[in-house]
Amino acid sequence: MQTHIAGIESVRESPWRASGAALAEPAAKAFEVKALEAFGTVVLVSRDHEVYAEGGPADYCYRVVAGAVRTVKLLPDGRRQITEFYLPGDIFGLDGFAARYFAAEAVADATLIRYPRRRIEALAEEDPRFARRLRDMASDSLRKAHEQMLLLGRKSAQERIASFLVALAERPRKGAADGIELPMTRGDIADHLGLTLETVSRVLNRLHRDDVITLASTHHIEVHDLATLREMAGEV
Amino acid sequence: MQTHIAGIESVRESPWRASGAALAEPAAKAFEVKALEAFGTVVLVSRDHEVYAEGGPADYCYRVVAGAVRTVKLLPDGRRQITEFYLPGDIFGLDGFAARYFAAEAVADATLIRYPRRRIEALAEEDPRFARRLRDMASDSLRKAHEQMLLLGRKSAQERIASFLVALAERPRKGAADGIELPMTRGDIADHLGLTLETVSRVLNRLHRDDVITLASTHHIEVHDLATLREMAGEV
DNA sequence: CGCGTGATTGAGCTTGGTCAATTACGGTGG
DNA sequence: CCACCGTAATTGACCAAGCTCAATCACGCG
Repeated sequence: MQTHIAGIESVRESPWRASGAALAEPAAKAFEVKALEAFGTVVLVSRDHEVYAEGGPADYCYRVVAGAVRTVKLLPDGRRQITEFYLPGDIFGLDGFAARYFAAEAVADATLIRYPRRRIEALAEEDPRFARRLRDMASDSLRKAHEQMLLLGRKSAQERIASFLVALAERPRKGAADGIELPMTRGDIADHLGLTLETVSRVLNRLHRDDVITLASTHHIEVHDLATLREMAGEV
Repeated sequence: MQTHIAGIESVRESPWRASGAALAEPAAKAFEVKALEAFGTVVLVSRDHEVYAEGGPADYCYRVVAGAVRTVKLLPDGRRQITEFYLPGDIFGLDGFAARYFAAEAVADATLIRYPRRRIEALAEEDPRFARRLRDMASDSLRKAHEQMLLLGRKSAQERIASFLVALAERPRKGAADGIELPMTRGDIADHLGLTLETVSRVLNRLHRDDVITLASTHHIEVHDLATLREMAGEV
């Protein structure tokens, strides 16, 4: 298997071709357009390396094939907010026309397809359905952002963790029904939910003790009682 | 002068026409297209009444002419997050295609221009510059949302207040250089910054005591030391 | 001038953060 | 296959920022 070397590495044997339904998650549907796929390039990014930097040029957008990506905003003293995680099937990097508003980094070794924004813009101009799809995606990012603001501004630690787990559990996945993969560390989760890693650990273990979830291994959780978890999330 | 009656009241003597540069704020420029202006309708919404409800149809978008608007997300037990404030010149309501992701309410008696989304879509399809403008606005909403997530997830109470005041002070305004109007209550500010109204009050009064600002009246603040305020905001 | 809403101020309290040990996991090499 | 090692996770004891509850205070409007 190909190893992930430091930083970004473009694989030259592109264009890349979709290998069947396994990779075709709903959010990615819009990108299964022949005209665009021809311009997709496979990119490998190793864990904790940048896909792009805050303030850099916004020339490409990406689709996650494998691994996971986080978008990050930093304060000068190092405090960090992870604004979003992107898992296989997700598209990111469509935001920010002139320059990137935030950095994107690989949470775990990631395989991405990179598309030139120019091509996307061009395609959007000639295909209104595709343009519409793009706007829907932008709209959905904004919905998630507002949801997250509610979480960060008004929910308790337990409600935040529960909301996070419910969101993950509700993602369409290929594998087992109640098994969730957590490719990120406790620290990443903390920086996404506005908590400390100790609090994340404590709440997860409390949920385990209360038989709502099982901590099968550090990066694998099983949800026993999704209904209870939903209640705990505070949205009723 | 026309009084604001309960709820939304459409004024029939539209189409409305821009009354010169006073109302032409930067963000609104894209909407100064003759083809669109012809479809603008003046709408008056009185304080604390809804412009539109969460989950409702997303048929219109709006430009604020006077007053102020907040977008609101609620938890079932009444906890509230104000995701954004819209002041004169701002556009809102472009988000959410099928249904509204959040409610919009008047913070103070508001005068709005309402545009049918259908017309906007149509215009975007025939004028790529306008379409681009729309995407820029969407992009900017997302930038603000991520900025707010950083604030809510990682900043202290004082940093939140300072950030909020700096953002207001940096808005292009017509009036005095260092005078800021706060059309919203302390409770509104609290629900925007993820604090309680008591904390907002305490921090504002501390900033006053420390001579960084002057609380001229409840809804009017003067910024003496914008540099200090920027430092306090934590972004350096 | 009086009244009601919104703002201020104060006194405790709670949640989640901080600091500090362990403990466990996962990847590597023998 | 197993021992080892560095990183990540867990757990505990204590602490503090900001919340809650409660009592004035004051502004704006009739």
